[in-house]
Amino acid sequence: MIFSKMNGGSRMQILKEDIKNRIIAAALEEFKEQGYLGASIRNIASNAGIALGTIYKYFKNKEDLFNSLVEPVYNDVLLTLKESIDSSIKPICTVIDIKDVILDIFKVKNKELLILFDKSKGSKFEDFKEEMISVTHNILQKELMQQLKERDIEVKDPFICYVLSTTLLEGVYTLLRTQEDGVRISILVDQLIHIIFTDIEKRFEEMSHIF
Amino acid sequence: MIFSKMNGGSRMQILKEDIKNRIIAAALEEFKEQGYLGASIRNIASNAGIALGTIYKYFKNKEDLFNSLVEPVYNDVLLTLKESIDSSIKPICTVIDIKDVILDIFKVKNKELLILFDKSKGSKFEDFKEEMISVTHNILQKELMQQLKERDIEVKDPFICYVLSTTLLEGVYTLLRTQEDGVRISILVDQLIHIIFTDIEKRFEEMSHIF
Amino acid sequence: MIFSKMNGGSRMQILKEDIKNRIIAAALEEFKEQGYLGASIRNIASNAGIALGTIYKYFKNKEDLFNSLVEPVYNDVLLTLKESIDSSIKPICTVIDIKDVILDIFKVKNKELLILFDKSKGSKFEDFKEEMISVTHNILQKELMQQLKERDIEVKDPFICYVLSTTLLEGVYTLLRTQEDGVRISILVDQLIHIIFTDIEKRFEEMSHIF
Amino acid sequence: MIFSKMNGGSRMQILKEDIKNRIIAAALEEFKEQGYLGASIRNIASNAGIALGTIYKYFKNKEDLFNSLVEPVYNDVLLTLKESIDSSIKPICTVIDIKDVILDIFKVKNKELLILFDKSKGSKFEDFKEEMISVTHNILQKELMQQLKERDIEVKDPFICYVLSTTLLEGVYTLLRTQEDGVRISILVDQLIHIIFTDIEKRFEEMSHIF
DNA sequence: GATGAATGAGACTTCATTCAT
DNA sequence: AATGAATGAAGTCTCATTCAT
Repeated sequence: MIFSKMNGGSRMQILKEDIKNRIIAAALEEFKEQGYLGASIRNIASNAGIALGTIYKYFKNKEDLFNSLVEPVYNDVLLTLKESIDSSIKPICTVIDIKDVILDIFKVKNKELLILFDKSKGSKFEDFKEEMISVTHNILQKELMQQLKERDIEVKDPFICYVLSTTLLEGVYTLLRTQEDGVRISILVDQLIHIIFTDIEKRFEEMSHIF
Repeated sequence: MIFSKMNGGSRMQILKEDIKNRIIAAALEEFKEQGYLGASIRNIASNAGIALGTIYKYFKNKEDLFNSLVEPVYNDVLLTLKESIDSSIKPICTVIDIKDVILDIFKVKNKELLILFDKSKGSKFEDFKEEMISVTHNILQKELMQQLKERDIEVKDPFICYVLSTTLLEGVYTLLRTQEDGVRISILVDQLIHIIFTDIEKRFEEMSHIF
Repeated sequence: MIFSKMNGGSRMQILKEDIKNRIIAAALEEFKEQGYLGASIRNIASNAGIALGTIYKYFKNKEDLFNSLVEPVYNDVLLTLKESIDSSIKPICTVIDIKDVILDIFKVKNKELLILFDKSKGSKFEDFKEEMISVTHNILQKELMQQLKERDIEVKDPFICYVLSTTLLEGVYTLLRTQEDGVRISILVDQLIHIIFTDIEKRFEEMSHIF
Repeated sequence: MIFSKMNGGSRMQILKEDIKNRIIAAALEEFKEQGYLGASIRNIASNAGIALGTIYKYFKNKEDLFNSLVEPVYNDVLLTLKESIDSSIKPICTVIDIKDVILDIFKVKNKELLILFDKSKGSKFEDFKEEMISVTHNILQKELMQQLKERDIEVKDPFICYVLSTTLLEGVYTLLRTQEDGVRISILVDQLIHIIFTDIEKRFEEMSHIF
C-alpha cells in the first residue's frame, strides 16, 4: 500500500505536471491570440483537454494564471534590465545589450514575451511595453547624448530619442511576432540597429541645421 | 409664434448636438482607453452624463457608435492612400506623402486615429494598422529598392523593409499618442524620417558586407 | 382677444378631436395587428402622424388607451348579453340573438371586437372570448337541453355543449376576421348556425346510441 | 474506480436530466401561459428552481429552447399530415384521420401542441394553426364537395367550408386545452364531428333553398 | 397643448468562478 | 485531485413613460 501510494504519488506528480503544462501551453496560446481580457478560461481548458474546474486547482483565477505565466519573464527582462543599468558588474550600456537580453529570453519564452509586449492590457503588466521603451530610452540617451556632446551636436527636441526607442522596440517586436527562426531574427535586429544607429550622429548634425 | 418655434427648434438643435457631442466625446475617450471590445456603453453614458438608453437614440448599437466615429477617418486615411498610390494626378510616392496624409487627418481627428491604430480589435477596422504598414511597405519598397538597384546594392533579406515600415509607423503612432502640438509632431516625424532614411543606401551597402 | 380665444378654443376642440381620432385609428390598427402586449406606443404615434408624447395627453398610458378603445365594446357586447339573459323585456334566448348582438356591434366597431376576441392578452379584457363562450354556453344549454328533454334524449357528456359554443364563436370570429362584407358575414353565420343546429336533436339522439 | 466513475457518470446523467426536465417543464408552462414572445427566461429559470445562466447550458437561447420543445411536435403533426395527404400507403382522407393524428400526439405532448396552436406568435411556428386549418380545409373540401356533387347540391359560398374547418379545429383545441382525459377528449371529438357532419348534405341542401 | 429627447427598468445573453460529486 | 454543472454579476439593447421646451 505504501508502495502504491508512492507510485500513485509519483504518478500523480507526473500527471499533475502534465496537466499543469497543458494548461500553461493552452493559456499561452489563448493569451497570445486574444489578449488578457479577451482570453476565455473555457477555451483554455478545452484546448488543454481538461475540465474547466481543473484550472482552478492549479491557479487561483484568470489573473493568477496570467501572472504565473508572464511574471517570471517580466522579472527576467525588465527587472534585470532595470537593475543592470547601474550595475558595476555587468552594466547594460548599449541598445545591443538590450537586444541581447530580449533575444535571450525570447529563445526560451517567446509567447510570454509577445504577450507581455502587446496582449497584457487589463493585467498588472499592461505597462510592460512602455517600461521597456523607458529603459531603452535611458540607455539610448546616455549612449547617444554622450556621442553628440562629444561632437558638439545640439539636439533641439530630445523627445526624438524616445521616439527612436519606440521604433526600435517595435521593430524588434515585429520580428519576434512574425519570424520563427531565431538566427534570422537576430540578424534582422542587427540590421535594424545598423540602419538606425550607424553614423546617427552625422544625421543628427544635419538635423540641427535643417529643422 | 414663428419666432418661438425657431428658437425652440434652434435650441433643440443645440441641445441635441450637445448630447450627441457629449456621447461622442465620452465614447472616444472610452474607446481610446478600453478598446472597442472593452468599452462599456454604460460607462460611456455615465461619463457623458446621460442615461443609458439615450445613446441608442443617437446610435443604433455599440458597433454603429464605433463605426460612426472611426469610419470617416478610416476612409480619409486608408482609402485616400490606397487610391492615391497609382493616381496620375497626385501620386503618393514617398513616406513623406504618407506622413502628410496622417498628420492632416490627425489635426482634426486625433482620438479617432489613435483608436484606429491600436484600439479597434473586434471591429471591422481591426486591420487598420496592418493595412497602413502594408501601404507604407509598398511605397517604401518602391522608393528604396530603386535607389539600391541603381547603386547595385544587394538586400539579402527584404523583410528588413517591412520592419522599417513598422518602426516608422510606430514612431508616428508614438508621437500622435503622446504629443499634442501638431507642429512639434510634424517636426519630430520629419526628424525621424531623416534619421532613418537619409543616406540609408550607404548603410544598406555596409550591411551587405557585414551580415 | 376674446374672439381669438374662442376661435382658438373652438379650433383647438376640432384639432383635439382630430388628433384623438387619429390616435384611436392608429391604435386600433396596431392592437389588431400586434395584440395588447406586442403593440408599440411609438408605432401608434408614428402611424397617427403625431408626437409620441401627445398620446399621453389624451390617454394616461397604454392600458388606458387600450381600455378606452375596447371597454365600450366590451360593455356593449358582454354586459348587454349578461344582463339580457334573464331580462323580462327583451330576453336573449337563442344563439341567433347572440349572433345579432355581435354582428350589430361589429358593423360599427369591427376592429375593437376583433381585438377583444383575440388580441387582448395581458389586458383586463383577456377573458372576453372565454366569457363570450360562457354566455353562449348558457344560452345554448337552455335552448338545447329543453329540446332534448322534451324528446327524452340523454346527453352523456354535457361538455359537448361547451364545445359547440366554442366552435360557433370561432366560426363567427373567423368570419369577422377574414370577411369585410357585412351581408356576406351575416349569411355565412346563418349558414353555420343552420349546419350545426338544424335538427341537432336527431344527431344527439343517434349519438346516445353510438357513444 | 471504474465503478465509482460509472456511478458518478450515471448520477450526473440523472441530475443533468433532472435539471433539463425541470427547465423543460417550466418552459412549457411559461410558454403555454405567456406565449413565445411574452415568456421570460428569468421566470422559467426561477420556476425551474435554477439560476438564470443554467438555461443557457442546455439551450442556446430562447428561440432554441422554444424550438426544441415544439419542433418535434410540429413535424409529427403537420409534416406527417402534409406528407400523408397524397400518400399511396396510408392516405389521410377524412377529418377523422386528422383527429387521430392530433390526438395521438396529444397523448404524449399535450402542452407542446397547445403552444403550437395558440402561443407561438413570433416564432417560426406562428402559422401552425393556419396551416392546420388549411390542411383540414383541403380534406374537408374533397370529402364534402364530392358528396354534394353526387347529390347535385349547390354550394353558393364555398367559404363556409373554410369556416367549418376553423370551427372543427377550434372545437378540438378547446377539448385539448380544457380536458385531461384522452378517452373523454376522443369521444367528445367524435361527437363533435358527428354533430357537425352527419347528414350535413341534407342541411346543405336546405341551405340552398333558404339563403 | 404638442413635442420628442431623455429616462431607466427589465429583457436576453455571456463568462469567470464555485462546489458537490 | 478532477470534473463540469450551476451560478449570478454585468454586458448590450428595447420600450413605455416623463418632462422641459
